[in-house]
Amino acid sequence: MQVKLYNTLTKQKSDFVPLQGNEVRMYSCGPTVYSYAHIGNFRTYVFVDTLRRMLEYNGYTLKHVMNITDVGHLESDADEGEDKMEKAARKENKDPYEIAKFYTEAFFKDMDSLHIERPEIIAKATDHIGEMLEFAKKIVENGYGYETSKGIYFDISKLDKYPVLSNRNVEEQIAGARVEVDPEKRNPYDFAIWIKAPENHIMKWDSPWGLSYPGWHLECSAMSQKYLGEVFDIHTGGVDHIPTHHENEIAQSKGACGKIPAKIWMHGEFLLVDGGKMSKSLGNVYTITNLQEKGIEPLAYKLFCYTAHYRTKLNFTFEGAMASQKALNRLRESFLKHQAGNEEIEDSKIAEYKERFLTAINDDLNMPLAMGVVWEAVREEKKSPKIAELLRDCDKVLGLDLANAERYLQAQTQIEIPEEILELLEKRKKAREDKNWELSDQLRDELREKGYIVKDTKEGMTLEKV
RNA sequence: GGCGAUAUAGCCAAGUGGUAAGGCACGAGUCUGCAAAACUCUGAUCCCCGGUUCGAAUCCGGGUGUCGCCUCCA
Repeated sequence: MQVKLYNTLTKQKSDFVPLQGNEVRMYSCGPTVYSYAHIGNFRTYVFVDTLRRMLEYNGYTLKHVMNITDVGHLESDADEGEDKMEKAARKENKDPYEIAKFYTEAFFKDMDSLHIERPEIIAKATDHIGEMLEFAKKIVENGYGYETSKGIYFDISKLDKYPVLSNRNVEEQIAGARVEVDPEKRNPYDFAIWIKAPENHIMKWDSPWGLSYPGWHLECSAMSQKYLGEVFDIHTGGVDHIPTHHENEIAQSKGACGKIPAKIWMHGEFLLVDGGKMSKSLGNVYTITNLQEKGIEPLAYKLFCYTAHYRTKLNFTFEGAMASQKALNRLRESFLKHQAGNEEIEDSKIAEYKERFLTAINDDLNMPLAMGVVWEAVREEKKSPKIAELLRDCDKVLGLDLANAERYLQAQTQIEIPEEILELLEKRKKAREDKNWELSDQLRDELREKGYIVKDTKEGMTLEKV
C-alpha cells in the first residue's frame, strides 16, 4: 500500500518513493546534550520512531542517522551568545566532554525506556570536526561565506531564495525583534558556520581562521552528507527547527553543492503543557523520570503521544497521561486474554483490521486513527490468539513492547509489604473466612490509613499503595 | 507589530462534502458479604453569523476565542 507523507517543503502530502531502491535514507536532528531531554523533546523522537517503524512495516530498509550535538550550539539558534555545552560545563563545574557523556547516556536510557529504535548511525559532532571544516571551506570557496571578527558567516543574499521552508520576511527586517543585529553581518539573517573561540573556550580546533569551532547548523549538513550523500530521502526535526536550523542547513548545502539535501522535510509539532508552552519559568518542564515518579510509565507516555497526530499540538496534562497509563494496562491485559483464548474468529475479519491499520499509518502516520482500529480489535468479544497475533503485528509499529505485557503488569503489582501490614492482612483473611464482615471492613480501613488499598479478588487479596 | 495554526462531548482527540472513530472520566447494570477490579450499556450536530451546495463539522466570507513562531526551546 502506498505510503503518503507530508512535506514541509512543498506543504502537502504526497506519495513516498525512496530515491534508491528499497532503502530509505533518513536524517534526524538529535539532542544537544547539555541537560536532560524533556517530554516535549521525546514527543518528536516518538514521532521519528513511529516513522521508522511504519517504513519498516512497509518493507523498506533504513539507513537512519541521528546526530548528538556536543559542540557549537549557542544559546540562540541564530548563533548569538555562549556555547550551551561550555555554559553547562561551567555551571556544573565539569569538563564539557564529561557533560556531553553524562547527558548522552541519560538520553539513551530514556530512549530505551520508551522502546525507541536506535538509528543505524549515531554521529557525534565532535567526531566530525574534519568533515565540518571541509564543508565550511567549500562554502567559502564557492563565495557564500565571509569573515568577521567573530567568525565565518554565511551570506544568505547570495542564494537564489533564502527562506524556502518558512515564511519569514527577510526584506522587511526584524521589526520589534528583541535581538540586536551584529553590525558586522551583511544581512540580519546571516549565520555563523565557523566561530572563533574566545580565550577561555575549551572545545576548539585548528582551522584556517585560528583556534575555533563549528557553528551548530554545520554539523547536520556535514554529517548527513558523509553518511547519506548529497541528497537523501527524509530529514526530520521539531517544528522549531523550520525557521532557523533547517533553513540554514538548506542554505549551507546549497552553498557547498547547490542542492537541497533532503527530498522530504518532516516536523513534529510541540507538546503543550496545561494548554500553554513548556518553560522553565513556569516550572512545567518535565522529564521522563518526573513522569515515572508520578506513576506514569515511559510507554504510557508513548501511547499518550498517539492520541494526537504528530502535526498537531498535543496538550499534556497529568490527567491525560494517567488516562494513557490506564489504557496501556488495559491493552496489555486484553492482549493476554486474547492470547489465552481459544475462540474462533474469521480470518477475513483479522485481514480487515490489518488493512485499516495499515491505511491509517500509511496516511502520514495517522496514529489516533490507527489506535482506534487497535481498540476495536481489542474489544472483540471472542477471545482468540488470532487477535493477539494481530496486536503483536500492530505493535511492530506502535512499539509498546506488548510481547512483554505480562512482565510489565507484574512489575506494577509486586510491591514490598512490611511485616506489620502482612499481619493485618492475615487477620483480615481470617475474619473473612469467619464471615466477620464488620472486622474485615474495619481492618480494610486500618490498612487504608496505613497507605494500602486492599482489594478482594477470586485469587485472594491484592494490595495497592496509595 | 509580522507570520502561522486551531476551535469537535467533562478531559485527550480522529474525521476535510453525504447525516460524528477511539482512549480516559462520569452514570447504569452484571459480578461481589460490601467495596474494588473486570465485563456490558450509555453521551456531542461539531465556537458564532452569513454564503455556496440536493446535502457541510468538513468549502467561502466575516466575527470571536485560544495557541505557537519571529527571543531559548523538539
